[in-house]
Amino acid sequence: MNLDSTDEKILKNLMMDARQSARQLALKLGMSTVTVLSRIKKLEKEKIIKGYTATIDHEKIGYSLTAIIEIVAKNDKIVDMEEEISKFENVCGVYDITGSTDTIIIAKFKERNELSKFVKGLATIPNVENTITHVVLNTAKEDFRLT
Amino acid sequence: MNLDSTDEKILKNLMMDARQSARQLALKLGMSTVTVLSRIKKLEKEKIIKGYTATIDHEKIGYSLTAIIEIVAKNDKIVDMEEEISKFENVCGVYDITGSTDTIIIAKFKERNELSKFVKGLATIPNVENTITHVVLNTAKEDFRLT
DNA sequence: CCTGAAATTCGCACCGC
DNA sequence: GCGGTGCGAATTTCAGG
Repeated sequence: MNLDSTDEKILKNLMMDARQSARQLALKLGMSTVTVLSRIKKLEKEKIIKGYTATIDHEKIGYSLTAIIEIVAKNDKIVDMEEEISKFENVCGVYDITGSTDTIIIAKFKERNELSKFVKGLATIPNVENTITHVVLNTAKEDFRLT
Repeated sequence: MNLDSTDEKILKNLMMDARQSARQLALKLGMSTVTVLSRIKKLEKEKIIKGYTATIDHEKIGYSLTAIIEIVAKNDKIVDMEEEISKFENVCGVYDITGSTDTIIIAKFKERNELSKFVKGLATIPNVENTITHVVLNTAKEDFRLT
């Protein structure tokens, strides 16, 4: 599916502020409410818009610890392993990558010992051969909106 | 600032669907519209809610290539370097980490040669000593909502 | 923190371009 | 396919308790 410039403008605006009405958006973009609304519906239907979420300041609600963990797998059923890891609520990202390790994950925790428990828990998952944990000292950017 | 269970419920629900009215939310949670609305306003004011965004299917709009890039820095002014890197629109995450490399970044691209150009561009940034690029073969999870 | 009513705003359908 | 108008419904806001 390809988007025209109208779709792109709408997407861009909804990424900046998902809580604005079709009317407001139409006003801003200089087109009719109907057009904006029907485009949004179309984008939702085609699952280009997957949903709308509030962006939370993780640190302010207590998630002060971010970790990036590399995983070396025993060489079969990596997909199953990744699915298993994805189930954890602390886990924000799970990527299957090229290079010397197989999988890299990003996870967030409130306490140091939660991270500790988590890493120990990883070792019990089938196919996890080895893990390398990196603690994030500073997050310079974390914004998955793409314009 | 600490949240009570009402705040948490509201946050959780807004993370699931940012485009629902305070009234709907109040109905679901069994409290009044006014209460919900004033809590939301409070959470916005305290910047616990940083904003509201539409979640987009990156692959469907053409970002089919994700890369994770490790960076080794010359050992001063890492912060400046990270700020510089954060400016790129393709860059979704920039993390300062412990371990053998200094910084790890996540970036998304539409084309293979965009990635290529990007990595070459990195080398020209002051303080970038060396980069290691991992191509993401599969994204098992990418969801930075924390309950 | 809730109730209730006022005032605003919204979404959608209809119609014309 | 896009835009304008209008109406019923839904939403926020403002009182008072």
